[in-house]
Amino acid sequence: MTDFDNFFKSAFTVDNVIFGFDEGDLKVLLIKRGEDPYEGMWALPGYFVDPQEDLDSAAVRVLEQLTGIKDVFLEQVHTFGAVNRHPVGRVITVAYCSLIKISDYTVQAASIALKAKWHSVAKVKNLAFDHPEILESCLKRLKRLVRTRPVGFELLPPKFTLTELQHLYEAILETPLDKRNFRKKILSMNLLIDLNETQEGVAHRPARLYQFDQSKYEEFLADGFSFELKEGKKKERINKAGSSKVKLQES
Amino acid sequence: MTDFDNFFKSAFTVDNVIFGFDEGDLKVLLIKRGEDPYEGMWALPGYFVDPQEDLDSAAVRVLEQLTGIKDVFLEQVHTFGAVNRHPVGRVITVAYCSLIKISDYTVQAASIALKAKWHSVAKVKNLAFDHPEILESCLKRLKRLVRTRPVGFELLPPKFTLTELQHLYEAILETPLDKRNFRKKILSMNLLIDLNETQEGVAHRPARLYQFDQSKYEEFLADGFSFELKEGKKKERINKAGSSKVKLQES
DNA sequence: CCTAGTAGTGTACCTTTTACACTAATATCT
DNA sequence: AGATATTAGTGTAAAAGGTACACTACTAGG
Repeated sequence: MTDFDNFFKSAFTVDNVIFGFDEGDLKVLLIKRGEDPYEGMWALPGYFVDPQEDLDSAAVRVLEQLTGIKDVFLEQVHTFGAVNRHPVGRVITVAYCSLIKISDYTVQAASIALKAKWHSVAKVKNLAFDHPEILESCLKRLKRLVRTRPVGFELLPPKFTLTELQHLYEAILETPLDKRNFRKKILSMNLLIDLNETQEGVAHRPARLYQFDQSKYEEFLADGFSFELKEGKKKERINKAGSSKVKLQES
Repeated sequence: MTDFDNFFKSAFTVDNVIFGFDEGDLKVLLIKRGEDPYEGMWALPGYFVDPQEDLDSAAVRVLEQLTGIKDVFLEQVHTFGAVNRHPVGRVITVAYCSLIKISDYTVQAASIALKAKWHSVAKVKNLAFDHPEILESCLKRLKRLVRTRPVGFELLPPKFTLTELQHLYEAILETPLDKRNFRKKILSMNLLIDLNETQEGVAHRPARLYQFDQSKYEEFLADGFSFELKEGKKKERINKAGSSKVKLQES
């Protein structure tokens, strides 16, 4: 048997791509680095995984220390381990994607949290390390997620209008959707509870408010259900200037 | 700045779930362990990642040492890092899924390769480590893959019949498919080249042979194409006895 | 009461999916 | 040579789902 000591010299981290939605825009929570390497640059929140800590727990911890939020959508996406991705040594990182309601977010006391700021995903650039690649992979995952599972609701406040929901989908998928078809499809899934309330304080016809029906969703899941949304064919896709900001990577 | 030495004491491995298809059955290549821990048990092929080696390279290396095959479908699936998953220390593993043509496989000289054997996926049980969970996650990925990308061809010999292709899909998806609808759908994708040849030496009407059209596929990809297959609704799903062999895990 | 601005709604057309059963071609056996 | 066994190969009608599209309804504010 060979000597394995050689192999026990690496470290691993979790990096968390925390998505939010605000002002019609998909956002990501970034940290301004206060130390080398990459001092002064924006980076994804992440930290070393403790020797006595599972990967998922570490991701939950990073999220909570930063936002005070637990129990939200959080999913492992991909692991990045290029030899020289970290200047300090061999560090591989497991990327997680989480979805939170920005309204639930409160700045935490932890020093790290003081340096956090929401950024429009479309405008992000020059992240530290290989974080552009990581962000891109999570964005790609998010696009798939919203088409196959009703996770969009995780990003909205508990009560929302159909137009808000549509804008969320349009922002994530970077494509316009037909209003009538979108509503027909969403409502036909029976995953929304009509609250019989309307918006207040808007200078136009107020929209009805809806709530996501978690229990209905769980019924569907048990049944082998697949949530799917297709975009319009006729209208052209939105192609934001900033969409080439990061390289594409493996699916 | 804290002292990070503490964190540089873990190791990581790649484990490779190598799928093949033979005799109408989905197979996976396993290694009989010749040493502790888990001596005598079957395990997924895998090894420590060298300090100077990228993750993907390590997966390619493991595959090649074992099968002599390079340049096949290989994709990272998920990373497993439970604290006590490995008795020797903190070892996290990155799981890869690869698809090969069993006909291309030749036993390699490497001592590890001599202990390798193909197993019917449906009958696998009692794998070492957390490999049951890893296998299950790759199987789940494979099911999604064959529905969204024409990767099924990776598992068949260069020339195949439509019936063979259908059986492959049925084995992976564990559902019967309608012959006429399957053919209609597959042929309408224009991804097959009709070789104008037929089977020989079969005691029944010989089937036409087809070949996968790689260049057509690349055209489609560039165009934002999505390959999709749906199962029949009426006929019941196949429910193999062994299908509960391993726990389900996160997508 | 007029204006501005978003909410909300129905229908016709087209495409895709589904269900379903018989004939065709070959090897083998007698 | 003919019968048998076995898999290959084929079309259609009905249903479901997706797509395109334009007007009225409601509210606040001037």
